[in-house]
Amino acid sequence: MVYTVGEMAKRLGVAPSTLRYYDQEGLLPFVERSSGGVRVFKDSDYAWLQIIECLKKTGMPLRDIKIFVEMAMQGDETIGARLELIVKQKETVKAQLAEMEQTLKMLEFKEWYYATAKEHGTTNVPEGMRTEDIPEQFREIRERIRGKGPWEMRRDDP
Amino acid sequence: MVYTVGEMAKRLGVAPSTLRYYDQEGLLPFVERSSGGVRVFKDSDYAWLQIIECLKKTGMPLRDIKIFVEMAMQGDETIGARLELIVKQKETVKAQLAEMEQTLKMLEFKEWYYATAKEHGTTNVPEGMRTEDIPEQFREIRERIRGKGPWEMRRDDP
DNA sequence: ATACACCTTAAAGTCAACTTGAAGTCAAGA
DNA sequence: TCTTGACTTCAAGTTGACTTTAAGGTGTAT
Repeated sequence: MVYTVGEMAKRLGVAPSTLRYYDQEGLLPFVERSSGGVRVFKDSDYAWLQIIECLKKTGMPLRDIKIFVEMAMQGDETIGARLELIVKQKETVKAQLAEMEQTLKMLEFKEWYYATAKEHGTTNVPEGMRTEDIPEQFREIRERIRGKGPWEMRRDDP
Repeated sequence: MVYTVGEMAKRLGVAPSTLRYYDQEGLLPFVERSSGGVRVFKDSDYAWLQIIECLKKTGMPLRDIKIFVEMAMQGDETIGARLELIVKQKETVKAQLAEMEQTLKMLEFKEWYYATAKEHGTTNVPEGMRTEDIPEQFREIRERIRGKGPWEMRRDDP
C-alpha cells in the first residue's frame, strides 16, 4: 500500500507540512517520488517515521535524528554506531524518567499542601506545620524546597 | 541570607539572563530591589523558583506559570484554583510518564535489534527473524512498528 | 476535457524561550 | 577616590520546529 503526504500525515497524527519540512531537512531520504514529482510513502516508510517520532519524543533535535537516518542509509557498516546512539538515548530517557518521578513527587506534595490549605482556609496551616505532623512521604521534599532561612509568615507563599 | 541575580542563578544552575527574563515576563513579582535598583533574592524566593522550575519541567509554558504565580500573590482566596491547577498538572505528568515508558520500550527493542544485527553483521537477521524467534517482550512493539505490508529485503532499514 | 482536491516548491512568518549587545549604574576593595 | 566587576534596562538577535502563503502542477472522476 502507498500513501500521499496527506494520508501518511493523517496516519501519524501530524500536519502534512511537518512531513514536507522533515523531508526538506533531509530526514526522509527514503521517501520516493512518482514520475510527476509527488511523494510516495510506502508501508516501510511508516516504520521509519515511527522511529523518528520515538527519537523526537526523547528530545533529540532533528539534526541528530538526521545523522541517525543518514547512518541507516549507509547500510550495515554503521550498525555499531547506530547501536551506540540508541543505547545512549536509552540512558537519557532513563534519566528523564527519574527526573519526572521527582517532579511528580513535588506535585503530589503541592497537592497535599493546597488540599490542607483549602481545608483550613489558609496556606499558613500547611506552611507552619511541624515536620512531624506532615505525612512522612512529603518531609524530605519540603526540606529540599524550603530555603535554609528561618520560617517566616508570608501571605504570598507559592 | 540574600543573593544577587548572579548568585541565585548559580544556585539554580541557570544563566542570570534567564532570571532577568523571567522577571521581565512577570514570573518573579516577589523579588525585591535594593535602594539602588538591584534585585535582592531571599531564601524564600528560592522556594518560589523551585516550584517554577518544577512546573517548567512538566512542560507548562511560562505564561501559564505566570498565572499560577499571580494567583499565589493574591493570597488565600485562590487556594482552590491553585489546587486545581496542581492536580491537573499532576495528571499530565502521569500521562507523560506513561508515554516515556513506551518510548523506553521502543529503544530497548531497537537496542536488541542492533545488538542482534551487530552479532550477525547485517540488519537482515533481526529484520527477517520470525516472530516466535525474537524475545517475547519485543514481539508486540515490532508488530506495531512494521507496516502491514509484506516483509521485503531492504538494505536501508532503520 | 474539465473540474476538483490534493500535490509541488520557495520564501516568509510565527512562536517560545532565551541570549546578546550597548550604554549606563551600583557596590566593595585598594 | 578610583577601579573593577557585577549589576541595570532596552532593544535586537538567535534557535528550533514548524506553519503559512503564493503560484503553479498532478491525478482521478465524471
